[in-house]
Amino acid sequence: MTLRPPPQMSSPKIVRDLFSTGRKISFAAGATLFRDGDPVTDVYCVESGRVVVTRYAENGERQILAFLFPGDFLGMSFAPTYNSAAEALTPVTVWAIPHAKLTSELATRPELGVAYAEMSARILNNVLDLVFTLGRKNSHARVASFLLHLRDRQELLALETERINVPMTRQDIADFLGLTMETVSRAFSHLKASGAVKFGSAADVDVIDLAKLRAEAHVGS
Amino acid sequence: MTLRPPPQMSSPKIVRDLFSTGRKISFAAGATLFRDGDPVTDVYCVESGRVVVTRYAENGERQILAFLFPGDFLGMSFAPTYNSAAEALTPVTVWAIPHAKLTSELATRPELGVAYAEMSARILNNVLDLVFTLGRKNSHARVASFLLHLRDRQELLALETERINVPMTRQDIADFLGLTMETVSRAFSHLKASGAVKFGSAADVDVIDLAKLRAEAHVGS
DNA sequence: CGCCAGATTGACCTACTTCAAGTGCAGTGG
DNA sequence: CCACTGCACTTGAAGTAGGTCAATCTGGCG
Repeated sequence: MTLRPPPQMSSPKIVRDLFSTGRKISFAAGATLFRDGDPVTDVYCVESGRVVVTRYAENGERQILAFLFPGDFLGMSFAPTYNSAAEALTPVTVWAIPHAKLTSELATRPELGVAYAEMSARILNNVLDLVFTLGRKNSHARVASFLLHLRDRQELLALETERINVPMTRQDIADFLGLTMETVSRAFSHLKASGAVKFGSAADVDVIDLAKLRAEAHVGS
Repeated sequence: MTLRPPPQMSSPKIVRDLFSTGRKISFAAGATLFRDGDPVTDVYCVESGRVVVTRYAENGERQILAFLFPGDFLGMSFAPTYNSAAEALTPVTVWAIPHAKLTSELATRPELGVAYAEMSARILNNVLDLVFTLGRKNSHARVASFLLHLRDRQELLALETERINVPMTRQDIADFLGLTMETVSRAFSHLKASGAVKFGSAADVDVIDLAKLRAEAHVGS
C-alpha cells in the first residue's frame, strides 16, 4: 500500500469554503449546467464527477475548452451571459452560489480577491498549455499530452497514477484536441504499439512506460 | 471627420491607477521584458506599443500566446516564475509595479479584487477564442479572424477601423495561428483575391468588404 | 543604384481528414 | 445461456489542406 499525499484542489480552500455556503446540485450524465448565451445566474464548483466546457460554432462544430474535475471552478464570466456551455460528462454534483454573491463577497473580503486572482492565473496557465498543444503539436503528441494531463489531474486528486481513467469518448477527445475521432483512435493505437501504454478497456489506459509517453508528448508539430 | 468614442482599455481604471503609482519603463523593438522561467518580480501594463507573449518548446518552436495592446495587463502569474516570455514587438513603454505590491493591494482593497476578477475573466475569454480558432478553423478562417481581432483592438482604442495595422511579421502571425509563414501569406493573398481586403503595404490592410471578411472568419475547419 | 530581409509564389510531399468497412462489447430479449 | 442489436471504437483506402523546399519578388534603406 503506497502512501498518497492528500488531494489537492485546483481552487483555493477559501473559495471552496464560500461554495460550501451555497446549494448542492446533482446532474445526470449528459445534462446541461448552462448554455452559451444563457444569462449568468450562478458560479459553480465541481464536487464530484467530470464536467465538460464547450463552445459551439454557428455550423454546430464544437470545441471542448476544458474537462473539469472535482475542485474546479466554473462559470468565470463577469459578462451578462455565459460565453460557453457546460455539460456533465458523468453523473455530477456541484456547489452553486449566485454570481451576485461571488461579487459581493469579493467586494467585502480582500483575502478572497487574492485567492481568486491566484486561481484565475492557474486556470489561464492551463488554457495556455492547451493553446500550445493545439498550435504546435502533431496528433500523436496531442494525444500523449492529453493522457498526461488526465494523469496529472488524477495525481492532484490523490488517485492512482498507473491507470488513467478516460471517461470521455474519442469524439470528445477529438473535439478537445482539434482532431477527428479517427485520428485520435490511430494515435492511441500508435501509443499502444510503441509500448508506452496498454488498454484495459477503451476507457482505461495503463501507463507502461511513462518516460516514453512523456517523450511522445513533446514531439513537435 | 467621424466622431470616435473614447478609448476603452482592456484593464479597468482602478487597475491602471495602481500602475500609475509604479515605474515607467521603455523597451526598444525586439527587447525582452521577461523570459519563461525568470523569477516573477513585476507585473506590467502596456502604455504604448505592441508586446508579444510567447511560450517556447524544448526544440525551440514557439507559440505566440497573445499580442498585447496599450492598456493590456501582463505578468499574470502567482507562481514563483513566469510561465511565458514577453517581448516588445515595437518600441514599447510599460508601467511596472512589484508583484508583491499587487498582492498587498489586493489583500487590502477589495474593490481592486472585483476589478481584477473581471479583467481575468475577459483575458480568459480572449484566450478561449484563440483555442476555438486553433482547434476548429482552417487557415483562411484563422487569418481572417486574426485581422478582425486586430481591428477590434484598434476599435477599442478608438483608432481607425478601415485600415488595419499589422506590425508583426508573417512568421509572428504563423506562430500565433499554428500555421507556417507561407500558409499565412497564401491566406492573405486569398483574402485579397476575394475582394475582402487590399494591401497598402504588407503591414497595412485596408478592409474593403467587412461582411465578406467576417464570413471568411467563420468558415469551419 | 544595389542590397537584403521579409514576403510571395510555385511544385511537391505528408499528416490528417473523409468515407467506408469491419470489430468488440455491453445491454436486451428469446 | 446465447443470439441480436446498437453504439463506440478501430482499421483501411483515398483525397486534400497545409507543410516543406526552393525560387523569385518587393520595398525600405544605405
